[in-house]
Amino acid sequence: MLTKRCYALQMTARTLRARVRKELTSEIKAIARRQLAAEGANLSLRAIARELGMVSSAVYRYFPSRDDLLTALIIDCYNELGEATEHAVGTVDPADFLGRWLAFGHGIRDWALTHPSEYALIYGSPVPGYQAPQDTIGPASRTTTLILDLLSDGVAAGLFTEEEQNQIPEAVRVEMARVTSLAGGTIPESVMVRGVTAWVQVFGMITFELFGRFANVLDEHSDELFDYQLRMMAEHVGLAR
Amino acid sequence: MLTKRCYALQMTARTLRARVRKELTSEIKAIARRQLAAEGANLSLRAIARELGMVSSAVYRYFPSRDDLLTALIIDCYNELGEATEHAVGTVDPADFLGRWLAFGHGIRDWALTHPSEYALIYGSPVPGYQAPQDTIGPASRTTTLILDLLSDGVAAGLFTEEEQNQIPEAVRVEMARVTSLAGGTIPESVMVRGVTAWVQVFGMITFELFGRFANVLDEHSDELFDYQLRMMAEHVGLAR
DNA sequence: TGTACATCAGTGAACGCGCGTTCACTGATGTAC
DNA sequence: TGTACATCAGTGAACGCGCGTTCACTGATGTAC
Repeated sequence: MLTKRCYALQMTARTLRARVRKELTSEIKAIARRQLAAEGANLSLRAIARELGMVSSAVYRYFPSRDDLLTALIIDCYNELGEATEHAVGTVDPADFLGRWLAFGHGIRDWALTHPSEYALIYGSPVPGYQAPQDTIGPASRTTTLILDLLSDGVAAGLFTEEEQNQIPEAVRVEMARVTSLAGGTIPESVMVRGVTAWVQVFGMITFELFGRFANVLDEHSDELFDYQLRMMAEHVGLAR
Repeated sequence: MLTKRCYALQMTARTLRARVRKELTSEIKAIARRQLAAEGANLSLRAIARELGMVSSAVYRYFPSRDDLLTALIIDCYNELGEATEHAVGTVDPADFLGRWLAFGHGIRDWALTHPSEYALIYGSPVPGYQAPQDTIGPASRTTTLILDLLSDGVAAGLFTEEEQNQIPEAVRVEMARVTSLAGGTIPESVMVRGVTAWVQVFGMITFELFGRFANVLDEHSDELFDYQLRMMAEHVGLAR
């Protein structure tokens, strides 16, 4: 029976070993993510091994250290959030800028609400003693890319009304120019700075909601509140029209 | 000599014991806060005792458990942040609404920048397995009280222009009414909802700055960026004029 | 002012756990001829 | 297709640590008379 399965598996992974390795790697990560919910970012390799029915040292065949496992989780989370949000935005007519913005905001929030501990991992307090390696940067910027694209496209479509740039302090203009340059350099500083506001606002709302800052006061109609805040921000940026 | 000191101390604390107890309690908390920076919210009573040159069980004379110590820290932090911000706002002419708002925002950020791990404790990811008791609510609401007062006073001064309330969805209005009722009930929902935006924005900016979300992109002129965002929010709420 | 008793801070040992990581090893799987 | 050798997943023991909390105790400080 194992041999039969082996042949079947060879279609997807070169060898049985490679396939099993892939599966176990995922299972370790899945268990680790369940641990996140209960214990936060203080993963216990021994507890994971126990749950797998393995000896603790066996986990080292899959991840060279606890921090590497943590990095893998972080990258997965960024990618899942990125993918979910890209998909949400992707279903909207590209010319519908307000729709894209709403899809962006709700996409992020929906993922966060269904994966609260994962959201906390990537957007909560930094893990003490952990230094995120370069590999996390790409996945982490998938969501910001979406918003930059939205603004670029808006500019291309002539969406934003002209504004006097020199109202903005020089130092802020410099920062905005740096961000803008990441997205082709077409976004005016005055638009960018409001985009930053909106971007921060979205994550601020989600963080406050998930971390309990709205508890007992603002937590009864959070969907509607979030949606309305999104719409106000769209107006503020100039995406509503 | 000890006896002499004892008499002197009796002026502030009834007995030597009471005085020493007070001092040691503070010292334990001080050491715990230093631990926060290095290890996050996973306090180690044994490490604290070690640093005090005491046996680990001695700490239990001061705090009945680790969670109680954590609660004490959280309350202290809320109070310090509250006091610092109240003081910052208090130095401004009460009729200068923009000034009060700027003092509020910068007050919070200044404290956060000088106490990053303490800020993470109270505004970062919830500590797994820890349930904040009722005693934290009062201290925690000191900052929000400031902003509610600011809005109330603004209303009393006729600062805000009339706006159609019925643009706001019913569900959001209900939430806003609940918040408003905490502050005497004079703040219109349309003002309140923008106040929430601004409030979330302030903490969102600080959280992103401290937790490294601006790293390598927006971190060179953060003072100016924050200040400008504050001013935009003031305008958005209607405090700027 | 002096003595008797009560309070309570700090000790030291113990309970019953936990952890990450290394290393020599067995035995199954995979590869090359 | 069959055999020889290489790879590598998982074992089990060990190293050297860590932790919160309880409890009976000593001895100093505080209180009441």
